Amino acid sequence: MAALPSLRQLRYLLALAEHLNFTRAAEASFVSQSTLSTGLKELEATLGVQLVERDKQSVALTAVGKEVVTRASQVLAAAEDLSDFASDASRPMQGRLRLGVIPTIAPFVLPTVMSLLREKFPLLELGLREDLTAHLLERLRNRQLDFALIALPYDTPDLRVLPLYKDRFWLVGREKDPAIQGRAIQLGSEWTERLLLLEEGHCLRDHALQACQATEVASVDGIEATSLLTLVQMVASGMGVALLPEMAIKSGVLGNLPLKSRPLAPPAPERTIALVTRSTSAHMVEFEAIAQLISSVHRKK
Amino acid sequence: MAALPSLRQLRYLLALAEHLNFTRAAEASFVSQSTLSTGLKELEATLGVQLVERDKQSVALTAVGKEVVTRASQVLAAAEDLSDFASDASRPMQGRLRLGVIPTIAPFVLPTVMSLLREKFPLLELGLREDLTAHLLERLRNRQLDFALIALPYDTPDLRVLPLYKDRFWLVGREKDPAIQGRAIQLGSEWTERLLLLEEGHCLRDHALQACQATEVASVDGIEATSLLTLVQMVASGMGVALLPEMAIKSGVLGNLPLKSRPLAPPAPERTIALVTRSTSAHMVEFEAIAQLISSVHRKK
DNA sequence: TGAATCAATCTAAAATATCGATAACAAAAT
DNA sequence: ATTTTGTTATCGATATTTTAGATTGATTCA
Repeated sequence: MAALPSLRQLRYLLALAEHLNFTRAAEASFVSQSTLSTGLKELEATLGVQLVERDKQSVALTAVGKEVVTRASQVLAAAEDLSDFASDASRPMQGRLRLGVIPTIAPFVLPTVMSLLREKFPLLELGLREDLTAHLLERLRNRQLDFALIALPYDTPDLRVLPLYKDRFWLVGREKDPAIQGRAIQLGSEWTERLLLLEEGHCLRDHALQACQATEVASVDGIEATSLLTLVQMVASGMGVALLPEMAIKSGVLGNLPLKSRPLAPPAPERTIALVTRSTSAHMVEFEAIAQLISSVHRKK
Repeated sequence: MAALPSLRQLRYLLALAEHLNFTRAAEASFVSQSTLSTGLKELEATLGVQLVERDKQSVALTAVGKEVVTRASQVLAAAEDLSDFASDASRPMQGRLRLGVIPTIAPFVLPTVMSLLREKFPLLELGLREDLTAHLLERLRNRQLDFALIALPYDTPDLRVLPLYKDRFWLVGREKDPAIQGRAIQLGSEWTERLLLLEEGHCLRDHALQACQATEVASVDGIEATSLLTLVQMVASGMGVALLPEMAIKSGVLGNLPLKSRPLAPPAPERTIALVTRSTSAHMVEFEAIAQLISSVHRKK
């Protein structure tokens, strides 16, 4: 069998793939250019394939090289996770962890959860990041985040997903809006046509569309909200109705505006709140503990 | 950040985990005992955790050590897949690959598929193994197999599963058996009670039970068949009826015995034939090609 | 007590990685 | 044309890491 490449060589390859320039890749790896150059040559020799095209001026990866790059980053991530796991193992629930949360969950869940976490695990320092699901998951894969709190359904290949609980959608409109009367709202064109949405990229937008069994909605004047708060304001000013997650309404996002909210008739559309991490994450203990805590906060409400 | 362990050190750890003896682990790794000993000490130093208990006479892994072992084998498997991929990339559809097939598929699919494969890819050498699903999947994970042809539903976490086609179950009984008359058979106690099964371990057994919405069947005198052929013989000798996959019947497994087979009424119970591999496998090109070929053979029949 | 087994350690050697300097080459600037 | 700039490959010297073999020390077993 062919000899294995060394992790160092794989790192050189990743650096080169990023910079596409031997000199700068070497700087980024804190070695000399000659070191990186020979290291890469050695890697190609052990693998028996050309990974880099250095023909003309520019450096480019071959097709095989690109695949090897993705595989190399997986190998390195797993190795780093192993190392992190080991150094974490002796003292769990300590140290710095980075949690990402999507904007349509963060304001309703984080306040309680964070203070409880600080109380239960005082040695745990949680860095927070609020961003769209796609960005969070990318950072998760890059090891720039440890966990992410997102809403399903969402395509999450090769990540560890732990569903926590369901969050139903409620219809929100002005108090006198005829669409909002009655105990449980039926799907119907009299309000789905006036549905206001968050701007592109928010998973809440897609979930709301899915709930209406539509892929597109004639947006009022093409205006879309950039946050749940703006969305509520738009409803209040009579531009239409909106589907809001139950957790937002229960948290009083409607304030004392002249708005009314009603649950939808079964099958009530819903999203599933879930905690996600890399499947090789070093922090499974913390992952389970935080998931546990978020679930328990929800049950108590 | 802590330094990464080297792949060599991780291999030493795996060898030690297997042999639980430094001397023998060193032999298996083709290095001296001192090398393995210092290598392991170095690994513990870089990880900052004790992995091995050498207190008394015996060697044992710590709890952390065990987890590190599983992670290490994942890292190494990914690295080996990377290396295999690279050496395979320049010349796909060549060389030695190992395919596992379950006994209730092999005799009906392999003859045609193998001869076609030999014809289309003469440089591909396929080693075969016939075994129960559980054993095949274990070997897949150990890298002792490259692909496995199995029947779903089956729990296959962290494997790449490519469903190929459905295979319906037919009821087989003696020609004059009242249960076997009529065009499409209904589920009913008059024959589910006399259902003959393969012995424990065969997925076909579980699928048949599932089809009858039962978890157990009063087996006739506790006798169970060890292969489809014995199962057919048992039916022929009047011990009961059996559910056989369509592919077996179409292949003439009933021979010229005085037996009759009938499809079941919708929703007809079925299994799904699928090709499986490690998700990091180096042989995705071959995987797709073989899957393609097996599917096309089925369509032509 | 003495032999046997086993892991740790020490030392010298072999193998490997690294660096700095330089070569070789192409493009851009003069 | 010639020089300058920016690039990667290569060479030789040095530093680091890995390894094997011999030895030690501890433990078990007869």
